[in-house]
Amino acid sequence: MLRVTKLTDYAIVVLAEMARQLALPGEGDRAFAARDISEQTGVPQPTVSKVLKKLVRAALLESRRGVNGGYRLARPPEAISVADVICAIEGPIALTECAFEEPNSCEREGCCRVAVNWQRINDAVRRALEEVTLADMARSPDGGASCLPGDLVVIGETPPLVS
Amino acid sequence: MLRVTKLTDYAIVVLAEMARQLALPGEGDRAFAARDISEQTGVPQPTVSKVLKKLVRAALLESRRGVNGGYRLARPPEAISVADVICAIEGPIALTECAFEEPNSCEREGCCRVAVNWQRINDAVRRALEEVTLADMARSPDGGASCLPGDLVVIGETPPLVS
DNA sequence: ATTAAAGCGTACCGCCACGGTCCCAATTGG
DNA sequence: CCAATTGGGACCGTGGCGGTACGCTTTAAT
Repeated sequence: MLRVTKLTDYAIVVLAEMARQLALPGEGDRAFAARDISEQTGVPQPTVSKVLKKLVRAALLESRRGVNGGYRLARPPEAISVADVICAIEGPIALTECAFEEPNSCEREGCCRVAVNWQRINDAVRRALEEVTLADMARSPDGGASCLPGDLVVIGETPPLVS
Repeated sequence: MLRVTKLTDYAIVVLAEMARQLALPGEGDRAFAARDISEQTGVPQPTVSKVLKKLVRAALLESRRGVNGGYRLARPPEAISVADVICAIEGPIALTECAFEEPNSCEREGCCRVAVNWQRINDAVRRALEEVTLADMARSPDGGASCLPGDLVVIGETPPLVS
């Protein structure tokens, strides 16, 4: 349910890696080359570039071309939230879109009324995503849990759904 | 960002309509025919059927065939949350999937550590979605706001993203 | 028994977004 | 001038979404 795209997932991984290295002693605010980040995260380099470019357009990163160029965080890691990253990659898309083609499809009731309630749900979800920053994602709480391939972060009890 | 599928949106609309009619005086626990719900919500009837069938499989609805058959809520509207509906339609998919093909892609750090943090985000989002019930979605807080076609429930400030 | 009203299952199909790759232009420093 | 970088597109395969259709089963009324 309610999954973010792979690109967004990559963006979090990439940014968390940058934040993690910045937290190391003596690393003031260095710039990161896309190639290096690719090697450090295992994400293929063209994909890393695509992600980073989107983050620049959303003003979460600053870039500099040429020799010794690279990407650097526009703000400190504590000031960049997961919600920021999701918005940067996936755009201002909402939980629901109430845009129907024919104006008569939304006839009397239903859609409009629930839309008002969706707004509150959106707010609650957004608040939850805004409270987690890159700094939080960078530190591993317990010191390195194993990452088995096929691991899933599952929401809710698994229903008996087969479809 | 973070949108639910149209089918899920339809499911909420359909269920909210059922809950709304059940709240009317004298409507104990009647059954609803897919055809009637389609007319009342404007959602095409085959789509309504598809949604209702999924809800039956998830045990949110009960169905009865034959003349005077139909669908009825398995639980009172206050006991069915938006999270239940999302899980019913979209299945137990998570915000992120940490399943990479090659086991060496998740080399040293990054993915695994952020996965632990994603778990907490998932919990927060799930809690927000569990707190809103069908009964909440059924009542319109202000008594019928207009539903302009093209209306969007937008999360966050719209970024300067064009892609 | 017949008939009509409903749901059930499943298969089909078009479309669009995801996501992965590549190419070349624009910068910048040595 | 050359090498190292990012920037901006274009391209394309795949898969899931979502919309439709067809036929079967169950139930109640006559």
